[in-house]
Amino acid sequence: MLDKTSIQSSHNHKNCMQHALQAAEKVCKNKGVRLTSIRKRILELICTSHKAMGAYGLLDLYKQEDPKAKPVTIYRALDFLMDVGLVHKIESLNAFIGCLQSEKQHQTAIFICDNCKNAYEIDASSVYENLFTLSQSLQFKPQKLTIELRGLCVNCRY
Amino acid sequence: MLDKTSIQSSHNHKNCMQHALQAAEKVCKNKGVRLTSIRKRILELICTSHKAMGAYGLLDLYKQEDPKAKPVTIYRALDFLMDVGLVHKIESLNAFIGCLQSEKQHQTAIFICDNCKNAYEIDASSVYENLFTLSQSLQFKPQKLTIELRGLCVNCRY
DNA sequence: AGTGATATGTTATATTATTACATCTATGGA
DNA sequence: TCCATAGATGTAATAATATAACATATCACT
Ligand SMILES: [Zn+2]
Ligand SMILES: [Zn+2]
Ligand SMILES: [Zn+2]
Ligand SMILES: [Zn+2]
Repeated sequence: MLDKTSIQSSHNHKNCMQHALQAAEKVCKNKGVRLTSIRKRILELICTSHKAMGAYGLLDLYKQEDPKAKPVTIYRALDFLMDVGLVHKIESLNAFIGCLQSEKQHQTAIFICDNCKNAYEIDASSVYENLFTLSQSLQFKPQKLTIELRGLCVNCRY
Repeated sequence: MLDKTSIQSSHNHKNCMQHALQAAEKVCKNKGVRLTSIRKRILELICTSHKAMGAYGLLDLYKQEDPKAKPVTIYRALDFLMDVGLVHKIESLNAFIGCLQSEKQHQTAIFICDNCKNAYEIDASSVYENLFTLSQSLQFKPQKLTIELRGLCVNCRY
């Protein structure tokens, strides 16, 4: 699980990455869906950092390995990865991050640093409770929540 | 202020609209900025319903009155209206709604019905409190929050 | 009226995302 | 093993959203 320390720029990112990729295999096996080589590679590219990546940025990277890749190649992989819950879209950036807690149910908010562009998914269950209660009072039936905070991370705020 | 009843499809929308436009005049006067005729008209178009409107949908409408209007015409008006706080962007839809509480400070979440496309801004201060507390514990300095709930409204859920 | 700041006009282009249809590949049953 | 078929990928085109750059017009103040 992502904890406070992983938001430090000093954290050992290899752990994040390895964890995400192992979890991906498990999740796909459990759900009976195929983590094909394209999909896996796109996930790897996303997970190389905590920076949110745009689809066309990913395309540029992926083209170094497969020069005839097209936008739709990336979008299809992203759609799959999002369906399975391995990747999340950051709506306010039109960009994507790898999920670091894909094995668990999770109710998270995304903290996005506008300086370093790192984006961290942090557990925010109580915020969800709060919003579910509010929904109930409005007789609104929520299906998908988007909670994003733009600002400055601890590494960039001073 | 938006209350529960304004989410009912039966509410009297003329009140919403009139209120929004009067508030717009006040807000602009207070801030010493100019609500020019283009800006005002775009705001009116947005406020004709609670449906989130895309920039190009607005352009189509506005073109009926000014056939040589261009995308940038709309985006400039929207940028102004957003800066002043008269319009909000719904990030998960790339669409815009008029603000119905522009005079007050407000901390709101947006409830979006995926059936009827109506979008309502509802006070959610306690959610903000919650997220601010979480931010503090991460030493994150939040500058802009995006809280959007997609689902089904009371008119569409059954 | 003259001046500077703000707003608008105009053209072009950048960025993000999807549609449509052809072809290939993995997989399970005959 | 071979076939049927569902799912995945290839390829081309285009749709949808948003911004850049620069010229001209208008407003607010002196
Ligand atoms: Zn990491
Ligand atoms: Zn940062
Ligand atoms: Zn109304
Ligand atoms: Zn509805």
